[in-house]
Amino acid sequence: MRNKFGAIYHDLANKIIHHIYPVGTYLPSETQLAELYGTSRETIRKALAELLTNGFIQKIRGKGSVVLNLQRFNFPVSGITSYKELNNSLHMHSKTEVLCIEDQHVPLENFDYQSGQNLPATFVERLRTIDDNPIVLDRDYVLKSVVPNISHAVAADSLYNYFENKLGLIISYATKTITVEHPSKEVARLLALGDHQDVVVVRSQNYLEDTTLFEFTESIHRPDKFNFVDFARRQKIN
Amino acid sequence: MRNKFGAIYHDLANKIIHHIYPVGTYLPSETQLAELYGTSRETIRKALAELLTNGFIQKIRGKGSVVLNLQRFNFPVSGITSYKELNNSLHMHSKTEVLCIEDQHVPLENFDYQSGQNLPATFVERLRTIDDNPIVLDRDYVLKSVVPNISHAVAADSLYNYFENKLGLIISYATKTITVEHPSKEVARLLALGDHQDVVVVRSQNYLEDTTLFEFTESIHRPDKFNFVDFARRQKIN
DNA sequence: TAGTGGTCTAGACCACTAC
DNA sequence: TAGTGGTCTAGACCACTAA
Repeated sequence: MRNKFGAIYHDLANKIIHHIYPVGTYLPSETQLAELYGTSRETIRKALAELLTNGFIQKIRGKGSVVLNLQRFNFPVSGITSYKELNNSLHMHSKTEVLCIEDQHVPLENFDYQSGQNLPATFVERLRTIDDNPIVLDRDYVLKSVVPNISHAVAADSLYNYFENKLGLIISYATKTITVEHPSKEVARLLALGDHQDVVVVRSQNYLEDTTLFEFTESIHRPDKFNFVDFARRQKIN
Repeated sequence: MRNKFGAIYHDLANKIIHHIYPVGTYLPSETQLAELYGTSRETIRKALAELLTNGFIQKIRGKGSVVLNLQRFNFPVSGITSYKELNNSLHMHSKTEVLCIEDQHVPLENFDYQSGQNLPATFVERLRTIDDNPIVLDRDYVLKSVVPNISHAVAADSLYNYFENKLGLIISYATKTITVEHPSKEVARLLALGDHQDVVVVRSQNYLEDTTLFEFTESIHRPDKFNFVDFARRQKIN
């Protein structure tokens, strides 16, 4: 982390994770932290704001910042996260099988997306298994206009790692929807589903920092293996 | 909104919603906005940060803040939102039937919650229908330690409205999980489900500003009526 | 080069909490 | 009353984008 408040955020987050600041206790006050880190109070406040939105702390006026009891070590619904990262952070050992890489147009009707023209893309279909049990079928449509080619090796490893660390793409935001649907026979077979079992489909449109749309994603989950966890702050609707 | 940046946020958000700042165009620069609103740049930046996290704009270094094309007018997954509010903001006309209000202990095993003791609560069970089609079965366990009593009238209207505007509770954050499960016969009957149909269960633990746990919630959705939409910003996992 | 957003500072005043 | 977080200011320097 180059910027100060990022460094302070990570330092505090680590200290919370390792119980140096135990759950239920107060962090030092903002003025104290400013002195501790040799910085101004506003900079401390930016770090604390980050801890707040990520569920590490709760700020209470006139009192201080309490460390929360976060059991956030599951699948986050919010945030754009790739399977490889999830896998690493969850310390699960799993396999990815690449079923298909080929040129296709994005099936826009699936994504409820209005476009005057066809969007050429690389279609990547991958089956994720844990202990040989199929868990998720991932279908990615990566726009040719942004990423012309994708190799089998990259698909077997991590698309996001390739996009960010090799191509230097800066992935910024996404819109996601979660629905429950009847699977096709093909999908039911791949996920080893019984008759009458539905699947959970998470579809997303992913954008770069400069607002370029670069990828459509369809994640098809076995219903019994689907578990999303979210930390949410109260928001008023206007 | 009392604070300046909140007022500026709402003003800009409204102007974006009403296309005074059209999708794809740039907002005035931060320095210009500071002059426009007669405030400092940091205050403008707080308002813009809010617009950013809510998906109204994307900031691009060296260029400016672009207005995004948000189709966010669906069910948000993130954020704690009550049914009444959703209902109003979606302009749907629906009915809520109160099936049950009684004293119960929270079924902690359902919520994966560790506690040494039983938690006395008011159990409220409500069925939400649209055009006489059942959509959601909501089960609330409101802790007696925070809210001693709940009337039938309040349950038929809105618990959150009651909590926030009558009792002055400040609801702050929640942890949520989404799973797919087999319904009990009773639930299947209430939601008019066929055989073999699963339900989507959204469970949450809701907290007040002072970190007091005050409510457990179980929302049981018809799978075909379940559609959650989320706007997510890219987050690195450490 | 001029304009943009990103970061940071050192102060100020306020409302709230606790004693 | 002293300490806390919430807000706001008026500056500063930087990295990036575009012409």
